Amino acid sequence: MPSTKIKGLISGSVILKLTSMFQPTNQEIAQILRQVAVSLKIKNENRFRINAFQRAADNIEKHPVPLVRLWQEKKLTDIPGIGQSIAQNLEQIFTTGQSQDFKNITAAIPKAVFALIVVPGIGPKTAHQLTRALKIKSKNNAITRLKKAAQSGQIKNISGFGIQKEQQILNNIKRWQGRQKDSSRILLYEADQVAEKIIAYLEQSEAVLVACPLGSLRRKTETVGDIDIAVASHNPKQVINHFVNFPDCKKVLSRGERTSASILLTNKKQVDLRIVAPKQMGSMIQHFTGSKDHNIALRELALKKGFSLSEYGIKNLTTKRLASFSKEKPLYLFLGLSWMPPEIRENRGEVEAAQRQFQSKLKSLPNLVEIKDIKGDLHIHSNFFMKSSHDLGTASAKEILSWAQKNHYQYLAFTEHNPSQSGHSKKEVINLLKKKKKWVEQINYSWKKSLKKRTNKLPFIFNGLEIDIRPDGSLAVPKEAFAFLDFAIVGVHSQFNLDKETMTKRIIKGLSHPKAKILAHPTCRLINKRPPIQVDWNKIFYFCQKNNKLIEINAAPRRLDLPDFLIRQAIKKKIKLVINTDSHDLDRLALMPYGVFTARRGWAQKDDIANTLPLDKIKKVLLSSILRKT
DNA sequence: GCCGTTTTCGGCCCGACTGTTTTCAGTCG
Repeated sequence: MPSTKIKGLISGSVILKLTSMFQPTNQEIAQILRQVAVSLKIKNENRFRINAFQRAADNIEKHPVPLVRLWQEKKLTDIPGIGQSIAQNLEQIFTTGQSQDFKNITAAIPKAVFALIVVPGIGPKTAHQLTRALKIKSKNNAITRLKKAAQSGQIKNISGFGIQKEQQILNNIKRWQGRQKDSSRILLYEADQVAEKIIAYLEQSEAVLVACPLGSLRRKTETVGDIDIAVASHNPKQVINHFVNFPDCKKVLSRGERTSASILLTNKKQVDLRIVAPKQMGSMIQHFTGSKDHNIALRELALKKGFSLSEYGIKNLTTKRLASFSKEKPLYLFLGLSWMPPEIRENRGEVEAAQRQFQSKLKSLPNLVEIKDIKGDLHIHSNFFMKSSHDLGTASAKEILSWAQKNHYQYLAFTEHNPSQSGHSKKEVINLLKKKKKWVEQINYSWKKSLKKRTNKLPFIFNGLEIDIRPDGSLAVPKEAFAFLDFAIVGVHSQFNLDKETMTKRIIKGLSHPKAKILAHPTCRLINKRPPIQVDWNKIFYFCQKNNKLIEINAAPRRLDLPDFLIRQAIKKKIKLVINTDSHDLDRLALMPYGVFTARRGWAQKDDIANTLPLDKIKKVLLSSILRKT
């Protein structure tokens, strides 16, 4: 469950006055609001007022649309937690670069406070006391100075501090500095790999009855902070002993007797273990799965019904009796809610939908798409030899077919990158694609034979191509070459920084070719590496809906593109999506579930995803331009 | 400061751990 701590992601780098042309990012605005919250906390202000700033900061930070745009559209107060007052101050920031109210609130607080607060265990009051006692004013060297003060024994003599606190501060600074060297959040896929290994290890212990992931790992968010694991057991001590002996454990960070332990792995990732009696497992995994906002919504609902919800169960506020839940579903039912999958627990309407469904028995929650619904993969790079514009695949057609057959796919598309422009003449490109067409036809001939035999049915192969959309919107193959393709999957592969209008026109023009059926990795983002391109999604969605174009959910762990929030918007506009792996080798074919997780987080149902269709129907979708001609 | 199926006032999510001020504030998830 994400932290509710007041400091959030304050880095100290944004101190009220913004330099970026009054167009601060959502994260920068969130930092300003957190600095306001920290200042109010130090001044012992009303805690609900402090929470209000904190909540606004959290919601702003995770809001997918830049706040500047919402301000221009006069929709700032659409964000939960932004009321008239905060909206007015934000308006001042957008127009003049700073807010007078916020400046007044933070004026008396040394800037060093905002720098120190990033260290675990140092909150607003501790930071304020330290900066005053040690006379640390500047934010630039605040942590270095604090570290030196701790090392030289100056902290233990400050009133309210002691030798243990001094040691704790020193340890936490060192740990924080260590973590800064790595990216703090890892890709979901990487976290899954670690979690699977640990769960398999935990299950070797007879004391472990059930082990499962928690938090963002269970909700399948695109990146994961710490890895949280839940265990049901009658013998927590034995479980903890087993856990801290995990072979990849570098250091035991903490170990309790009954409920929890934390370890640091050799790869510097932290794993937190929580243990509970089987009869309370349902409450515990519900609580620690989160999200924080989902849980708050649930607790508020519980309060209205006269109950108090916690990780231990649901307490009747009149009788004080605690009801325990070994499973999640009865817990939700107790609150008058239908159970919902973890992927949608973000307080984005799922609680209300679950309530409606429970009360009316009518379907309000989505029937999320599942991996078993997927009938094929329409974006695969084989090792068919072409000097292509980007990476070639490494797996042979035979290897890919064999994998797909084992996994009960009905169809595949080989979509190598288009032949490079510089490396070939127009005629050579056409000849290459002719050759590829023949190659695919030969494979499909054996598919037909296998149909006749009705044994070990092979998947049908579509002859596709992944084609660059050039900056001017043209497609990077000669127009005569399209005759040798079943369909094209088109995408941006260069010049990612065009302005929004140009980029939108570029993509729509690229998609306009009758054989361009799928928009590949639409935002072009690489998680933690490359930001998304600027596009007017409303226009793209409108175009795709009118012209029956499919939008890809690319399952590559660093892409997960379309992202979940855009999937939700696309579905509302009746866009059909397609989940592909974009595999360049055999192993990556197995990453389809990550596309499915992302689709589920965007509330996608089976009908929203084109590659849940059986072969005869997907043929109609992909080959429609051919069918129309014949 | 925000918010409303108790709507313009009066509420606002829950519990554990830590260390020191030894009864509870501060911090965290």
